[in-house]
Amino acid sequence: MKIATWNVNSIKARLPTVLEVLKTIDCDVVCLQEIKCETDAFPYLEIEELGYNCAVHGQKTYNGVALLSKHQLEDVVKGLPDNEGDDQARYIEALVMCEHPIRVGGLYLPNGNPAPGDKYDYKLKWMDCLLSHATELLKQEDAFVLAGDYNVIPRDEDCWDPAVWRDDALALPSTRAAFQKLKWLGLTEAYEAADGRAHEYTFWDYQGGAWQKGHGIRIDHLLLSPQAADRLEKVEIFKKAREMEKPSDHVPIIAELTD
DNA sequence: ATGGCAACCAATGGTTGA
Repeated sequence: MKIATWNVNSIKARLPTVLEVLKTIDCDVVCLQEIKCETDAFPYLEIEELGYNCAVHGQKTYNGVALLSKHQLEDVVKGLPDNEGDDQARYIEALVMCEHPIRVGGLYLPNGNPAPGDKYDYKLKWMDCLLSHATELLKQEDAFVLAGDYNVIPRDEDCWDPAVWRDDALALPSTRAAFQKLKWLGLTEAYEAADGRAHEYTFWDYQGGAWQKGHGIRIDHLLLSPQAADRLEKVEIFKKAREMEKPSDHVPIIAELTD
């Protein structure tokens, strides 16, 4: 089965592009971030036509996440548990009822710039909350995937120029340390495990011809529980999405697991 | 010295993102 994550940067502004990409990558499960619409405004009909069930945690103007699945979705959770006071729609989770059911959490981790500051504090608090939730999920000893826009550049070789990103909230040592903590819990970063090549990216800024110059960063990730990691076959970054009409600044990253 | 690009809401400019 194939699980994808993709920050679409507004689903209303580029619905034809989104539908085209979804048809092409043909995944079982897709986690979408930055849908930038309220739950009721989600284009359910168009996406259901592609064979997907939709669970949506929307928000006006900013953020907003959705889970699309060709299998039944059960036990939908909106918002990161025990993150009281967080009014931003950044997390959605459900149990995907395929042959071997798998729990999937879709997340849009805060950017955190400028750092230091309130926004960076919010990012680190959010990461700590995600760590707690992952700890709880691991106790169940079942297959699960936490996929999304982590806004984390894990290694220097995951960006085109480390000097440019050194003091950025996406690459600061505290950010990388918080991401590393998730891995130390026992989660496997799918790209690193299945491929791991340097200078492969999932985001290119719209500005300054970043795509044409190859000035990207790898910030969209899938973290797998041990039971899911055992099933990992390959990972693909769907770069073609960045060449389409009205592209998102992110492209999908897809993990393929055995059924 | 600063914008660059894109989307949003609101309104012909300000905010946010990464």
